[in-house]
Amino acid sequence: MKVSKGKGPVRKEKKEVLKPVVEDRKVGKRKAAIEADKSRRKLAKNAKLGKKDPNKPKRPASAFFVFLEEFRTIYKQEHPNVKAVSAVGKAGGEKWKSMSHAEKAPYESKAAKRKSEYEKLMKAYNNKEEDTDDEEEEVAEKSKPIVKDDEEEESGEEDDEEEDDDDDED
DNA sequence: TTCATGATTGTTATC
DNA sequence: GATAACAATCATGAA
Repeated sequence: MKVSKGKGPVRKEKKEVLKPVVEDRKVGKRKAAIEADKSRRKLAKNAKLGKKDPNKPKRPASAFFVFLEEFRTIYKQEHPNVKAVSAVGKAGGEKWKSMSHAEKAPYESKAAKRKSEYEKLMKAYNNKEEDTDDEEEEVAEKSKPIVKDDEEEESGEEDDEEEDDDDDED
């Protein structure tokens, strides 16, 4: 099931703005991409605030991000004065590009592991969502004979699940 | 005090 | 298939 979780309308709006961005990225015009990224993040955050899904599993780190985690600590040691995350990202990106496939392999396998975990979590998450949906439907059904006609519209937008933040990886 | 920003690449989700 | 969105990080500045 493809659910447009809040992204739908937002994305459409952004699509026009961001369309050239990816091209720019391909061509190498980072600046344009960065500027567009800004607005993206803004909107993304707004979307988050508008409809936050605390239960939704976070995306797994890609191989590059796994590498970056490690790279950051090394970079910090080598450059204790450099605190800008942008510098680390830049350096990490350059290094990543210079690495051979063999060097990337361990990070890729780690990323794959995280990915499979993510898929598991997503399955559970989706099941939960369906459950919630069912429950809501049931509630709605039950409410039907009770509710005459006026209040039929807005029945039961209750989230019975409080967030149990529990995404701890080992 | 709270929140956005910057910089990177890869992957997922959506259309 | 194309493209938008997001994943981590954290000092810093702005509101």
